[in-house]
Amino acid sequence: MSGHGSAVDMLRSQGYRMTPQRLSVLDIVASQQGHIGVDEVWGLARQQHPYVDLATVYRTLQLLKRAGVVTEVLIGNRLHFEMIDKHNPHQHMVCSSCDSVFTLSPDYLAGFSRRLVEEFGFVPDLENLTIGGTCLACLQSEQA
Amino acid sequence: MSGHGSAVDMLRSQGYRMTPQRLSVLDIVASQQGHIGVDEVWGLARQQHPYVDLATVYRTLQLLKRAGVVTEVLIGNRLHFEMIDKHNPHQHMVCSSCDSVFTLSPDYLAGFSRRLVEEFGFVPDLENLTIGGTCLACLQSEQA
DNA sequence: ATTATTAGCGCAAACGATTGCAATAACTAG
DNA sequence: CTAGTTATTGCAATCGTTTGCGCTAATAAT
Repeated sequence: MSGHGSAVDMLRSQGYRMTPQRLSVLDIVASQQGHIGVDEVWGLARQQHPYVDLATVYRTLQLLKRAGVVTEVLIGNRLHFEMIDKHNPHQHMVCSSCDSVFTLSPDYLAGFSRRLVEEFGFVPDLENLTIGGTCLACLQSEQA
Repeated sequence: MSGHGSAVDMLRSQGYRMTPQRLSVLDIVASQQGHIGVDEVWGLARQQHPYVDLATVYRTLQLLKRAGVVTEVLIGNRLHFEMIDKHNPHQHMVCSSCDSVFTLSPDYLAGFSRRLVEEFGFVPDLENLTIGGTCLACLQSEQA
């Protein structure tokens, strides 16, 4: 266990059944210190159980996202997931050229977010926001 | 033609062959006054040609995106495309609950973008940035 | 015009991800 | 502890999108 017991309790109190498959997926994502791809989650989950279906992994990850336990990051054409740490919130920047991921302090978008709420009543999902673009290294190797 | 002749010239000068299929797709997106889904582009393209393959529509739309002629907006689980109008640049906000799309003045993110470039050398692709979240109407009907 | 080059096409298969469904297992109440 | 209920699972089919591959047709040179 990696200190995510509170998430288990929270999910259970919301009526979710904590099956071995779900506990396994949660444990795998929580034991990672960063984002992890679905394939990798599946691979690790299969080591713990005779069989876990890929669909169950996907369903569980979406469930955890909906419950606010993990964030989703699209890297290339693959979904990755990461535990939400209230003590270290951040956004992600992904380079569309090399798929590098950079984290960004929420300070950068706090004002922007507030304006959207105040002026439009639109509450942005910053937790799952990914900013696409091109990183420094790729920009430099590009201008050849 | 809808005043996108310059795009055709630009693409041709970049070595792209302007086939009837491509001209058709470009014409369809350009004649729209907003974003249009891939299915709809395909449907309209098939009216103009005996047969246009869906893969060709996808390939052409990605080509136009790469060339900076159109922007991509993910609405629900479907890609939509929209002509880039230099005189009316904007970002998109999409409500993940009802799939409504709102446009946003680039003023809101200009400072943020500048900071990313200055501090990280990361150039965000604001043209294709979509801000997910929940709109006012959905927030209100949610708190029932 | 004719030809040579090669980018783009239709087609079909594959991709990552989601969903419908019958069987199963986690919870609840007694 | 047992029985009942229903959420979750494995499975398979399907979703929207992308890709590999020969054939075709758009361009450039003659």
